[in-house]
Amino acid sequence: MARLSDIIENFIKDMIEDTEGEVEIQRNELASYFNCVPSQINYVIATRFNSERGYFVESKRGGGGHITISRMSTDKPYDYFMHIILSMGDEISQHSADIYIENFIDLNIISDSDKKLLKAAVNDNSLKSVPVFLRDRVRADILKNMLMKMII
Amino acid sequence: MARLSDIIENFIKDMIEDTEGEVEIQRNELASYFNCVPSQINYVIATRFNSERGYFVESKRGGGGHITISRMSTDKPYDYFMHIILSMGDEISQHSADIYIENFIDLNIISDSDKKLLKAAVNDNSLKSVPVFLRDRVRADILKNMLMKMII
DNA sequence: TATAATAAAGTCAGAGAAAGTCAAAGGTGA
DNA sequence: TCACCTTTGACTTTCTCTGACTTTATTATA
Repeated sequence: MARLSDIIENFIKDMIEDTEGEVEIQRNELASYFNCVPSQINYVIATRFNSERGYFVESKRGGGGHITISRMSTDKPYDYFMHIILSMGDEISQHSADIYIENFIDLNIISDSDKKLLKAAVNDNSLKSVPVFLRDRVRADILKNMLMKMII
Repeated sequence: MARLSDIIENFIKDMIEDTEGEVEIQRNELASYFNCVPSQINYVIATRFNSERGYFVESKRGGGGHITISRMSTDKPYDYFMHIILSMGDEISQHSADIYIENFIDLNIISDSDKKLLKAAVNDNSLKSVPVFLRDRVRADILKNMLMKMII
């Protein structure tokens, strides 16, 4: 039998479908619609609409607060990027980051201005305050995170 | 949805747009136009038209008092960027980085894909391996470094 | 010319509105 | 049975709105 979380998940997915990839919800409103506690909405979002599943979530608290869920596009570059990202190790040197980036340029899947930003973000100057033994790990995190966001 | 503060924000922004970068308002008059207490105007100004967002505010009390809001000039992106970069502290929270970035979008001086990359580079997910006490410093380094590279 | 009245804008703390967190309790399937 | 979901609710954080009180500038009056 379908759990409430599954029902809410499908409800949100239908909304996203109807609105071409992005939907804005009111947490409390949705919770009262489904007769559950508001935090269950957070649970559904955390488990079903996270970035591993190809969604991107933003929110705002306070009066007029809301939660916005958007789905990443699912055309070719998505699969390719995902493949590359998943194949990257947990640590990347500046040199090998540059190689990855140049490669994306060669393959025409990123623009020149993307390249500038990617390189700037992961060079040693950006990471000068990070202890050396951690640098390659942080560099990998940043690079992967940026690539992930490029495909949204 | 859009709260009164958002509506007032847009109203003022439209005025600034119409008058090429500077507008003079009467606090009480505006408040009565929007049917709110005068201090709400201060709230909107404090949260939406501060210098982090590229605005400059002056005012005068007493008879004939008024508030003048001016937008920093973006005619010369180089100067504008330099100004913002130099005004940034050595440590920047994720929230405040987002505000800077949103402002660049508002003022049309970065593209949407730049925004995505900037945000991705400096969010806490990218910096999850950096010890918390260092995070805001690293974030500032990355953001400044990326912005610097954008104007070269 | 002092002084009082009036006309602004500023400050700040508290109430209200919404989302976030987290750990404990409750189910479920292999 | 036991590990792994789900569900719940108390507590926290963030954002917005309000109103009483303060400060400053101008104008009218003695």
